[in-house]
Amino acid sequence: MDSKVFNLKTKLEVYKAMSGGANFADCPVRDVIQGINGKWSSLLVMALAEKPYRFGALRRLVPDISQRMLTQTLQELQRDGYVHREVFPTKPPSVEYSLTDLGRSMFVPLYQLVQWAELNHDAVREARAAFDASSQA
Amino acid sequence: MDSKVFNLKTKLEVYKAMSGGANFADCPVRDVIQGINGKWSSLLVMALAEKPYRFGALRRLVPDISQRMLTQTLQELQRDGYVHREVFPTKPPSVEYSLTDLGRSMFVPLYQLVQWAELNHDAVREARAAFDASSQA
DNA sequence: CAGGATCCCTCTAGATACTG
DNA sequence: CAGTATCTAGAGGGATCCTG
Repeated sequence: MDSKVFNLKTKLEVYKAMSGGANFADCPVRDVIQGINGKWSSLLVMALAEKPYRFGALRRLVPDISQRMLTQTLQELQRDGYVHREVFPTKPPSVEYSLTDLGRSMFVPLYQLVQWAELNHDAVREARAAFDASSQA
Repeated sequence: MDSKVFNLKTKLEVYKAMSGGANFADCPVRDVIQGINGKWSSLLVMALAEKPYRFGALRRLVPDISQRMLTQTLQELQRDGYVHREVFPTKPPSVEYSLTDLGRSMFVPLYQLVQWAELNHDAVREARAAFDASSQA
């Protein structure tokens, strides 16, 4: 491993940025991370990074999300400014979701993480298997 | 926003990588992401990226985590191969937690995301305020 | 010191049914 | 079509007590 990456900042500063220094629970960084941390949030952002989707299309794209969670997660993403919601006055009405500039900006580091996961999921699976094997002994 | 970043791959491929194609729920990428997704996981990885810590030191570093959640999250991180747990046979025993190579590797993209959050939390806060203001009208 | 075990509660998330 | 409303199971998470 290259260790230069850890010197981008003093490492304690890195942690303090995330812990919020004095007021931990109110740390803005943790606050923002939490918004992306949901079970479906990052998945929907990845989907919308491709192109705008309508509600029903998103449902079909993510078959194992419940309609409730889809609505809720999209609202949270919209509230945090990642997703734009546009209603078209058709009959019956159609609603299109798309990433905002902020959402596209957030997608960049998120995509890095997903790429990492794609490259390293074998290592993680092996680690789990090894851990489970040795812990039952 | 620079849109070149979205052409690293076909964007549908990006989503498919995360959705797992046919078998969505078993997608390895989603599986790995879930492991980092916990409320405390990323925070502890950030802390351990600075230097190894002992159990009690981590508790003091993250005052608002319960001892139960600290134990549990560290175990998960150890199981996934991000964290190494070393017991020193002192009296009373001391246990040191440190990042593995895999953990340090994962820290790289994670840190990118934290940096993004640090730079953009104002925009997120403003988006929330605007959303809340217009939704109560 | 570093946890394991237990109890309890909240809040999430899923299923189902209904509406503009 | 795109949601809201309601109910409920289960995970997340806190407090307390106990142990090697």
